[in-house]
Amino acid sequence: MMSMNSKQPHFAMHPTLPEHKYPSLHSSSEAIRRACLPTPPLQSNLFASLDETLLARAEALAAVDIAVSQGKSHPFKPDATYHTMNSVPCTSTSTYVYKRQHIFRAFAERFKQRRIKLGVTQADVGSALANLKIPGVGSLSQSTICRFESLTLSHNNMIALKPILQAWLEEAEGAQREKMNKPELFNGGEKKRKRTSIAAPEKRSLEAYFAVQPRPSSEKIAAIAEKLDLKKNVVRVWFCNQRQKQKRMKFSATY
DNA sequence: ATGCATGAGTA
DNA sequence: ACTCATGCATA
Repeated sequence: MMSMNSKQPHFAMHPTLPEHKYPSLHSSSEAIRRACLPTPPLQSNLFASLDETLLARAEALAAVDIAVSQGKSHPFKPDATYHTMNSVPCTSTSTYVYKRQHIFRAFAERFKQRRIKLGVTQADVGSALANLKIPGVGSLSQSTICRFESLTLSHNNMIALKPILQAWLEEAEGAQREKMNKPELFNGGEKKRKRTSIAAPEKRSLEAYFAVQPRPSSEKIAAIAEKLDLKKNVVRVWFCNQRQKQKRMKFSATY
């Protein structure tokens, strides 16, 4: 039996991304389905030739990027059908990633322009998302919307959020065009922790340690914490965050 | 816009 | 104990 699971006919382009982590990409919501389909032409001529087919193919290979970002070897074969913006055949993984980076940049820029045109803040967008009633999609913070627009999220995160934000954008523009009263698409909700601040000298020391050993052992962390007179947990978290940051910068700093 | 933090999922 | 997505507080 069940030689084939006859579940929902999926349009999901992201079989490599686990559903529990990216529910929206596996959602059967109409809004998301629409958002995953072809997009209106890009405003910037620079990106005019980048169509959604390429985006879909690029996104489908997210696993490659993950492997690359982790410094692992990967199965990606340079493919002549991928072209850079200068019509140069894609000959390497880095060229390919370069292209994909630009596709996201094009979308993020356009998203920001249109959001501002609607007169909506990043925080508003974040809280309005919950009102889209897309299964598995709740509200997001101003931070996350800001990071999306500035491309400072991980690749997987960009892939997951793009259809959601696109769905919101289309809803909001549609509502405005038809002068519909849908305040819930333009307004935010409400929102409290004490923030530790590491002084500059200590931070320099941490960076120096990080350069030598980005993954210090628990013992090493304890030693560093004592030397800098910081709590051990603060040091541990600092290293975690630093590793996350490095991973993102590896991509955005290369291009 | 970004630093430090939390929590879920993994290994 | 780590990674990853995400958020509060703050510069």
